[in-house]
Amino acid sequence: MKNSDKRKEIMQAALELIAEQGFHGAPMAMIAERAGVGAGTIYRYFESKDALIAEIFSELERTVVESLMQGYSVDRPLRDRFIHLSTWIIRYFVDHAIHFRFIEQYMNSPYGVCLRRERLLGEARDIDLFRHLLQEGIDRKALKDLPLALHFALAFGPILSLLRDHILGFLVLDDALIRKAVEACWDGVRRQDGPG
Amino acid sequence: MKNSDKRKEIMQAALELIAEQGFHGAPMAMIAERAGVGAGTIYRYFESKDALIAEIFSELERTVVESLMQGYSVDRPLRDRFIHLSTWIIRYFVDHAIHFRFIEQYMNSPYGVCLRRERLLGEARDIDLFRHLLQEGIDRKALKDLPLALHFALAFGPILSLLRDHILGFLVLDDALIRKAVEACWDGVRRQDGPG
DNA sequence: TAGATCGGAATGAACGTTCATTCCTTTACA
DNA sequence: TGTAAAGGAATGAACGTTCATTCCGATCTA
Repeated sequence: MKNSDKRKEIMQAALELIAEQGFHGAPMAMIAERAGVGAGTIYRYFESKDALIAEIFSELERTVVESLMQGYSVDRPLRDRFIHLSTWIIRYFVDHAIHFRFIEQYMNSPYGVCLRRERLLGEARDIDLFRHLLQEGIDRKALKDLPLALHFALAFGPILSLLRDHILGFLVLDDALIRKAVEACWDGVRRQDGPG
Repeated sequence: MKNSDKRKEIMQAALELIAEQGFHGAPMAMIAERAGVGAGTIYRYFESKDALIAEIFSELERTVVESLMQGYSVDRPLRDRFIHLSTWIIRYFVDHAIHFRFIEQYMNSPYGVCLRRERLLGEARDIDLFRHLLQEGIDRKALKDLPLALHFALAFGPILSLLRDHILGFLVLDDALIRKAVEACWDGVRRQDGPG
């Protein structure tokens, strides 16, 4: 096994275990076993468990954003972009449930809270497609006159809840349902004076 | 100190510590210290840490539902009831941030997942005000023709996101903002063919 | 080429720490 | 004085991390 393979094996094993069982259910010894390496070996590649987890998260974030960027066009009307982006976020996590579960675990841990604070209060970065989209909608008065954070909650809140429900098996998110859900989210954020 | 006082002290201490620090940051010794009792004493009142936590949750649930029941009238129009209930849920947790944080911790732990499964898939109970409300709206075609679970996500998802943001200090949920938020949620679930 | 030598990667038993829980002594009260 | 409550040190299990040792492929030497 090559070095980089071993590194990836460790990250994959940790990702799966943490997603399935939470941070508690993923001791280093178990991660090592699933990765097919010795417990000590992990420390040749990662300084600590925290560092391992942080690295998994950061790689995950890169992967997700990359995937969402594909097929996203700034030229389409605002509504189309909103529908498209929301749809693809849901589709991505339906197809990669493990990623969603890991990110949720991470975000509900002490690491994640600091991160969220930085993200929402800090400057917008190129990656924040959704944030730019909502801000543009507010500026152009296509969306309701509400603070950005509230629009985030209105658009993202239902998506998170839905994905949770889907992954726990409470409902099945097929394409038809995703479409209806995303359009309902749009109804939540858009101005109601005209139709659509 | 009376027996029942000691019991309450222990529950209150555990509630606060878990809400503030998560389950990790609340070892039994620390709970005991904050409650002003010995570590062993806790076990005179609760079989185990799990039992203590479960009991806190269950009492919390009772308290919250009781508070929400007040002033809820089945006679008002559907929209009014939706607005009223959502508003009070938000107000309650803005005023009792500790309760919200504890419930979030609990729901994101192994305990909580099983619970959610039972709740959403099981029979509706009297307590599930929101669930009855949404179901009635679906039946009477005031709400969009969507599965109950989706309506839940549309109505509850933003509320959860908002409360999280508020408690972390990302925004301030005053009455004006709560009103706008709740009305936007209504736009998400209601049928769009007529106004309001 | 065969064998010796080397160096870094890999290992997993051992360590120290943390924690829930137990146990035994002390205290309070009737 | 006898019984129940309270206390907190003791216990043992689980965990992250370390480190002395092993392993293995590359390199050197005769």
